[in-house]
Amino acid sequence: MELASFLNQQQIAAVEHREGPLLVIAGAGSGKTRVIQYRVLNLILNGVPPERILLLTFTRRAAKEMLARAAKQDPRCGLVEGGTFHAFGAKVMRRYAAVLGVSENFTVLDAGDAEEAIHKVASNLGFYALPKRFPQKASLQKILSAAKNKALPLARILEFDYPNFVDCAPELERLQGEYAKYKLELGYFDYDDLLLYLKLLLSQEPIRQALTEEYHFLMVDEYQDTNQLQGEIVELLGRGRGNVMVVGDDAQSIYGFRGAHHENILNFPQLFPGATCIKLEANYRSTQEILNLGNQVLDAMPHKFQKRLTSAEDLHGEAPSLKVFKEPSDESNWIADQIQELYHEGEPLREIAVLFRSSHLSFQLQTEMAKRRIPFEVHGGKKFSDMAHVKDLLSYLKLLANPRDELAWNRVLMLFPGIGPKTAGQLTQQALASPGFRGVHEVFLKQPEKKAYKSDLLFLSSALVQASEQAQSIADQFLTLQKAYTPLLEQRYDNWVQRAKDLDSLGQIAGRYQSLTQLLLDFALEPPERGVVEVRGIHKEEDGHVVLSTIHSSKGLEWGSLFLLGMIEGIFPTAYALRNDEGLEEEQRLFYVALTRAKQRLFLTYCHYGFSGGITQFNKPSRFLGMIGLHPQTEPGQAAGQGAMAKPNKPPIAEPAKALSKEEILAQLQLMMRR
DNA sequence: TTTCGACGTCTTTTT
DNA sequence: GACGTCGAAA
Repeated sequence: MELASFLNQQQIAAVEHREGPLLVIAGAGSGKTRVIQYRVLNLILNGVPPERILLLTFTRRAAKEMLARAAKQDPRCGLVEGGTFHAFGAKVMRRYAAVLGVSENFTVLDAGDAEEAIHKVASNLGFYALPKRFPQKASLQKILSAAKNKALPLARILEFDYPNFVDCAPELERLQGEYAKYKLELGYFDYDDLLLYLKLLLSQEPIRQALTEEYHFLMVDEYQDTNQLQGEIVELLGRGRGNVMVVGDDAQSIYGFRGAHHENILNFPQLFPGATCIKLEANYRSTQEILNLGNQVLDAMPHKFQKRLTSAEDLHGEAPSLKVFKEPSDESNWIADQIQELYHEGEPLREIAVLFRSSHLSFQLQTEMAKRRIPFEVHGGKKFSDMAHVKDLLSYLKLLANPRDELAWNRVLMLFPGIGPKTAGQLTQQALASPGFRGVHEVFLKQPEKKAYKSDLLFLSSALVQASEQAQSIADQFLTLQKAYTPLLEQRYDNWVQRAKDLDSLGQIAGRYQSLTQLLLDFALEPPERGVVEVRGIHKEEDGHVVLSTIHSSKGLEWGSLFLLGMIEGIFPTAYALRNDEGLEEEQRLFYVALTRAKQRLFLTYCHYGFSGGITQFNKPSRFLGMIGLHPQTEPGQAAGQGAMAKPNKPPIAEPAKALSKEEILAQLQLMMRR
């Protein structure tokens, strides 16, 4: 392999590093992904069996992409174990389930499930009947999770982030313990547990040794965004052999809210004495004009990072610009106009992205893009499985996988008219006490005849019996349950047609699985995103689609042309972050991440008027704009906003290939009306 | 015991 | 706009 033809000296040093700890500080756009990819390849070419390598990344997508690229040069790279800490935790827990005294088919709770579970425990403890105001279930989940991820006592979390609930500390302490007990009894594990129990297992010396014997080489990407617990896991896995490579950039730490501890990266040399440290500084991504903005943000960082971004190939291009609009609709229109213009100038759609601080900022733009038939995909924000009807059907599947899933029973039973929390709770207990779905069917048969929901219950139990007893593929089981759910769907939702389509997509995904447990695990650990929007009638498939993404979800990615919208004080930086210095510093790093995603063109926008709480407000420009010395361009007619119409002389990206049928029009309308 | 309507509150980022 | 709470009616 002739590395020197496409890697620089520092990159080669990292790629060729074999034994011993290695810290790679990789600035934005410095090719760290390539380094990881080639190091995997290099190790394998030098005789390391792929199954001895463990690559831990932030998202499964990141791991898969890196390994897929490496596999192009040597298919063995595809055999490397790669994924998130959480997925790895689940895998190890499954292997050592007996040690923990739980079933191998334990259930992983996603954030929403965890909220329900916490809510249930808190209700059982009577905390909602208390005279004082008690946090809502979502806050409870966040508080308990923060305590675990930041490895801090509850009181600290409350004092710091939830001062209004400080007086609930005793109840929360109690809740924390009861919730842990509840989960263990029922075989539930939330996200935090996957890390916590992984560490717990690794603290057993025989297990730790078995795992270090299995994985001789550990690589961790985005190390600046690992939390304390993850840092300890890395230490345990690396102890002994010490073949640990971590890669990260302290200036890009943006997950502090989740407990990310960017000191991890600074402390690495102490944790692994004798660590080699390599800095990748040359930037291969962006023009110097864009990097200059990034440098100004770096300069303004309170914790000085010894960094300067320099374009390695002396790339130059357009100066980044700021556009100001009157209203959000003008902002969306202008961005859509620009995207069309860029496309006609030859920029492929896949090289265009729009970033924003929070996902709701993109709703208007989504509508505009759909209207103009510009294909796009949304990253970040709500997940497919956050939709109520998807959760409902997933609960049916959970029952099938585990008939003792209390939360799933409760959710499913509550769907029937006439069944509220009380009845659902009683029926759940009876169902849990019955052997198998046939037993449940017996129980339902014994319900008093006068109850209107009796026939519904029997319909449900019959479907479950049918799905569980006949040797069926997952696709068939899914269909059986979907058929059982559909009457409820039509009853509960006016827009059930659209929702039914979501369930069909769920069925498509489910059909690809051999194991129900694996399906549910994947949905919990890496839920599919909601916003894949298909727009038909596109001429060139290979142009791909525009990406609309939260800044967080844009981590590690790059685009030729980048828009950053909503540069408004209180939105970016978000008002929540302004309570303390740490929060503001993280917003600033987030801004740095956003700017450095751009390769050639960068446009920032905001608008004067916004609405929140039904009131139209006058927005202040983000303080970050001043930080990079970017001032609005006042092109006449451009900035004032020209109303909702696209310029007539500009052809749409794709004319419909043929006249649309009524059904297609309705489908399009529904797509646009969905928000 | 459930359901429905009225009203108040909070509204970020993700595994 | 989603979610929770409260009171009243079914």
